[in-house]
Amino acid sequence: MHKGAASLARLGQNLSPQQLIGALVERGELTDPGSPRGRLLNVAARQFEQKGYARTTVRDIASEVGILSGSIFHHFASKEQILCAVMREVTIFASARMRSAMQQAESPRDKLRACIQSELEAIHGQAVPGFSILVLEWRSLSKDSRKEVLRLRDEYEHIWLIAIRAAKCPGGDAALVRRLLVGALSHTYSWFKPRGKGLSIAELADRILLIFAP
Amino acid sequence: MHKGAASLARLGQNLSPQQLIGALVERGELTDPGSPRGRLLNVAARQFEQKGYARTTVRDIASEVGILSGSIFHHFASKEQILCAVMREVTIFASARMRSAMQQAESPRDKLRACIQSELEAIHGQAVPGFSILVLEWRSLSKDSRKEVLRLRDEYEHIWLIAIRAAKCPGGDAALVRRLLVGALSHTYSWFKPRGKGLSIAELADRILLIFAP
Amino acid sequence: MHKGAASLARLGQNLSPQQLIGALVERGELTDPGSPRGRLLNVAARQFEQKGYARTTVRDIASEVGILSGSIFHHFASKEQILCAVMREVTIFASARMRSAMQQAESPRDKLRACIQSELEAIHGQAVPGFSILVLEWRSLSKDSRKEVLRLRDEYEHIWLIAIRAAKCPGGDAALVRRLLVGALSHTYSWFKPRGKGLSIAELADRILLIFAP
Amino acid sequence: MHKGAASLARLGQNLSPQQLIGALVERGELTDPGSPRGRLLNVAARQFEQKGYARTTVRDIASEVGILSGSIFHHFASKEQILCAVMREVTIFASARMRSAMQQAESPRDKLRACIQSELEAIHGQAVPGFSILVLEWRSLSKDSRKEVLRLRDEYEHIWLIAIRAAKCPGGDAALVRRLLVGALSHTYSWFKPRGKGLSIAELADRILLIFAP
DNA sequence: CATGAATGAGATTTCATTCAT
DNA sequence: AATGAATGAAATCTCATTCAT
Repeated sequence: MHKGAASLARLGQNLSPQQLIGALVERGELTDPGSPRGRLLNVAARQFEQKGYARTTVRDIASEVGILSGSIFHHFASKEQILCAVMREVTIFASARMRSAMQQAESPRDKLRACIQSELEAIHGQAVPGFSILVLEWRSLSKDSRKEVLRLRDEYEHIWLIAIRAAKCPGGDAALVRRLLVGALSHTYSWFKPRGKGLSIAELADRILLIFAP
Repeated sequence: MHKGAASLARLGQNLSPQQLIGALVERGELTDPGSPRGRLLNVAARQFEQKGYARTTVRDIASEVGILSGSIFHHFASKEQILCAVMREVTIFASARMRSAMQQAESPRDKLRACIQSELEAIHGQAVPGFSILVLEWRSLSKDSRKEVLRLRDEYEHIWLIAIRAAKCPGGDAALVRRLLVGALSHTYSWFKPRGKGLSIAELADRILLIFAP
Repeated sequence: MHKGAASLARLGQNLSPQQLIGALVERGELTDPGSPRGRLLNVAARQFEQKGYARTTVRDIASEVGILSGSIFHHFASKEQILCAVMREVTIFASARMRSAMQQAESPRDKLRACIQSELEAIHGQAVPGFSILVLEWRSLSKDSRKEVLRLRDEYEHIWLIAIRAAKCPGGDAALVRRLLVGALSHTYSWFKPRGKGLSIAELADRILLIFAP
Repeated sequence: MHKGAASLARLGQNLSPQQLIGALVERGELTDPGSPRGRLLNVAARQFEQKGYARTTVRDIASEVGILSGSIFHHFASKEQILCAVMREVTIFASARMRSAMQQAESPRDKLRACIQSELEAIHGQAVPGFSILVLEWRSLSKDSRKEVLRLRDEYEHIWLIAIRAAKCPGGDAALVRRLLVGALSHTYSWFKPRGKGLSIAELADRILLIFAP
């Protein structure tokens, strides 16, 4: 996995989000968004993010995908497995994206900016929505599933900690800074709309960087 | 209401949380925590915070209060109305608490620290539990209820914006700073435990202040 | 009871609806509409007629009367007893009214007209609403209550049959004619509004007479 | 729809009730009584008629159909939707039946007799039970559902008005005559039993015709 | 794989009724 | 007589999940 990650990093260096997803699909780490399972995951992710896991019924998901609710269980053993799969894929995608983005950045400060922007893109992106599920719906996950996702997540958080330390953020404690950032960034889902006359994601990332690493 | 708020502020300057609640109850702004309705709201708030609104059943609440589930509907027309009432009361209490805390602080920086600490105390405190619900369960609220709570919330957010502007945080945009703080602070609910060998709430507030207003 | 009925007939000959009610109250046959119990019955009757017995809650009734639902049970042992009482009083009032009206009429035809008009007034009147409950909510009554109301009703129906026979309605069978009239008249509740530019109750009675006794 | 109605009339001229239902099912206007949904509607109609809508529970219906109560909501969103569907189907069937009956009659008087008999058969018949529900349970329907059923009912009432006018009933006003007939006929449900030594439906229709069109 | 029907456990809600004060 | 709180049985409804076709 480490080896895989490294080679992907090289691979991902100049890829668009779509191309990155393509590469990850090829490696069997992400589900093809064009496949029935992939469409299902995308629809589920969007609805979980919009309405929350508990308020989303498998019928809702099925009907948007264009199948009947019973058919979902040919793809997933349970509703919770859908949530778990969404979280896994979101984590994998966000990890790959962030690693690639960071490698293209040079200064420590730019690397941190890249992290922030990368996470914002995961939250607000269309490709594999949505990072905020990882925070908002964490309690909806069973213990076993949490462990599984946490294992994937560790690597991701590790990159962040390195970036924060390198950028010498005030406040000293990198773990604290990261925790504040997790909350702050995931909450952007409920007020920031990238499409519009307001800030772009890149601009928002800049502003946030200015605060956390002045 | 403005006049009322002002006089309460004077009144609240030296009050303990319990006394503050007492004063608000007297004014008819909060439900008496000793009344059946008040006990119900407190229990509901705690459970909504712990398990989430959807995973809390009215039976759970009723059984902790010591009544049968049907009896709840003597006090509230629906489960959602309980959530709405919880949010209303939490907002009112948090507003009063923060206003009082801010008035006791002197410098702009101390005022912002007071805001941060006050919100952290609301999130992690025991007096009127349920502050994090405002963020975590916002999507569980119907549109009409949201409007109602938002009206109360405006006043609370207004205090924040004034404090942020006065403290001259970098990043310039007070609204943006507040939004990041909302996410960052509410997320502390899931990782920060005030009882323990780690940071105290006051220390955490200091650290956060250091980041947002270095 | 026969003797009582006869003396009331004499008494009632020139009474307005209000006066008739007054006389019946005096004799202990009707509840005083000004008394708590009487107000309760009036409110219940109106609501049963408008929404139906099953869709009317004791809370609805209590709240219109201005008391709490529990207090209703100081006056009536059960909701069904309210319905039963309403039906009893409606029957008694309608009987007295019709007897009085018939005595003032002279020709058999006029007597039948008086019956029709009298029943229409019972259905649409404000004094003791509403006769249509007797038809529409018959199935909501327990067997015992039915017997009780039927006993009162017998006398009423007896007057009708005599009037129909005397008027020599075509169709021959007086019982059949009466049954058709029961349905036709009680159904007027759902389409006929006496207040308005349309027909008056007297005019409607005339039209109906024209059909059933041309 | 007008064209469709006309061709069905031709089609229906010699059909038995069962065949008429078959034809309507084919056209998608009625639910197949053999389908789960159709069985459900028939059971519901019978129970609503016998016990009234409010006193019929979805459990009652489900248990007679042979499924669990929860399964009902696979077919209908709410209990009220069942009532609405019953009323829709009853209206459609009764319309088709009456149109067909009227076309087989020749004189205006016979056509009116056919209408009366047809409605009596609908009320007392077994084919698609539930006609009396249209009157008895009208108040159990929500406003929106009422509108929907009223639209279908218009056509049915239109046929009646034409038949009444052509038969030159005394009383002049065809709408009034129809309204009296609605009440009179639907009320037969509670006293007329076609199976017995008494009148047959056809004889009852004759007697009623004699009264309304002497 | 998808469908359509059903399951079944459990959720919220309703509401007549009771009762201590 | 009224209040306010609670009861408790039963109702409607929800929804993830199963399964024969």
